[in-house]
Amino acid sequence: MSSSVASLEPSNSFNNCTFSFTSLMTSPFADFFATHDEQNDQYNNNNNSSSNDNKNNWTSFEQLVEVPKFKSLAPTSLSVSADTYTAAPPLSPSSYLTTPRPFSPSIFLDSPLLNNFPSSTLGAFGGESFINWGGTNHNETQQPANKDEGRSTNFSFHAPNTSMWNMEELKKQNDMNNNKEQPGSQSRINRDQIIAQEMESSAQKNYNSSQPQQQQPQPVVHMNRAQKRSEDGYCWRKYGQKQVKGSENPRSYYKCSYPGCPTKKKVERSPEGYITEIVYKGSHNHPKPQRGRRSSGQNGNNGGFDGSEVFNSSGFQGQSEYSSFTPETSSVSLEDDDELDQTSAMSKSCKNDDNEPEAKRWRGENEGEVMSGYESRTVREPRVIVQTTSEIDILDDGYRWRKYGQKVVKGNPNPRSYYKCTSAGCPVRKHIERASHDLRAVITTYEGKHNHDVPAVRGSSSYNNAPNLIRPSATTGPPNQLTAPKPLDSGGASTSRVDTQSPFTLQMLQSPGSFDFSGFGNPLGTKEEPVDNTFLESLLR
DNA sequence: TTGCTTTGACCCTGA
DNA sequence: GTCAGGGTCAAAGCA
Repeated sequence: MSSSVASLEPSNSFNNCTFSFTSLMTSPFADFFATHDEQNDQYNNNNNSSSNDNKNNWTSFEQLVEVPKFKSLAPTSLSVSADTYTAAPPLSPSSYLTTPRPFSPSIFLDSPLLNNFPSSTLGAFGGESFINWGGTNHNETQQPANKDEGRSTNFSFHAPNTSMWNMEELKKQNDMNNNKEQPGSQSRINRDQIIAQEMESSAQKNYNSSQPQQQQPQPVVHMNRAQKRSEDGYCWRKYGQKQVKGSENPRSYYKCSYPGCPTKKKVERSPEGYITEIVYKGSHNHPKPQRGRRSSGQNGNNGGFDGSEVFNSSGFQGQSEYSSFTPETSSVSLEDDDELDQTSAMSKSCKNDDNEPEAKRWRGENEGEVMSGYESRTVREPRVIVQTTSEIDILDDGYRWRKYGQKVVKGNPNPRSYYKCTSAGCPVRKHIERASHDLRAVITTYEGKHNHDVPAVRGSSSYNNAPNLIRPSATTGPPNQLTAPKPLDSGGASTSRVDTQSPFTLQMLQSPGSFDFSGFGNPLGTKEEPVDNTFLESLLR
């Protein structure tokens, strides 16, 4: 199975950074982050009263959003404690995105990235340039009057000095890229960098604003640690790598290093280093390693709070490292760093004790990247990964599909629908099946890459404008965390289906212990809203 | 010295 | 039965 990277297609050079997507501000996406953030940061006093209407659509959002993580972060001058970021729960589980440090939704919250997040897709990144660097147009004008909502949707961005520093570097890098890269890849890199910078600067901002002044100075070593500590909470050991035929992406095989745990995962990575696919196999038969205690013990800044405890879902392995945005298809997740962080870094974190020197603890393949200043920054690239999607999304992901088969596969009594992309010459196929253990969960697997643009859909002229900038490539969700994501409600996108979705995960349903939603406090005031089975069945028929 | 990654070879499964 | 390809093993290398 191959997968295409849902690239954050760019367009304009980031020098022309102006956010073109603003609907996010009122989208469930924003609510999601805001809500979670509220519950886990200094804004705890706020309630979730706002935007509840949409929140239930985002119960599993964190599973879909892969938060970009940074393999390398701020310049060393930016002394941020890794643990700082654990103060706020990392987002997502999706495992696939490992941030060297646990990601706090608040980071995203204040990021222009989010601020201007294109409503329903990550495509935002690609639509237009998306950052108004310190310009007058940052979305402050969109700040809601309501305080709660303000927290939820007010992502006014104030580029800190560090960000400006990064800007210079980014511009240099951009210039370099302009000279030697294809527009697409170049833009992606730029965007990624910008995202990284934004995330970073936002994180810094959050950190500075939430930490007592005397605690602000943090040893750089913490920074590194943070960078490395993007784990999904589990320990993985790589046991193989192989070049899969038909795909240029090497596939890595990982096993959960917990004794007796049968869980495995395989990760495909593009030559550029983007993770294009992650497939989980099996379920963890053990609790997630308790890493939070170490963090709190060592740093204490987070008061012992370990984001993973709240946001982690064992299935998706995800801490915040892999949060996936789900754009239009809900099957795409933005991912950032690599599996490297998740694997090597994680495994290291798993084995290391609290007293081990950071340098030693995190030595390894990422070390150079982390320590080498700007260069390392270029390594950190948000990625897009595809997760499971709901049937609705899958069948309405913008492409046109023709059903060509159906069969019951071993291990799942539910029939698997097989679809081909109807575009002439397009090799992409996908199959959809309901999870055997939960009919509301749908597993979708994409094979191949679309060799064409997304066709215009249902008279939605804007459909192509934003939502489809990111396309699913290969998808296979963690077996124990199937998601029925909900598309972001973006203007122009088919919003009619937004409300039909019922975000959830099997994990949520089956492993309450492993996916502690208390952290979210059922943040969205979620009420389970079963997928319309009749409709789904008709789709599968 | 320990533990993880790398990598070539072998095994298994399905077409 | 054969073959192709994916998955796993295990020795060697590396940090």
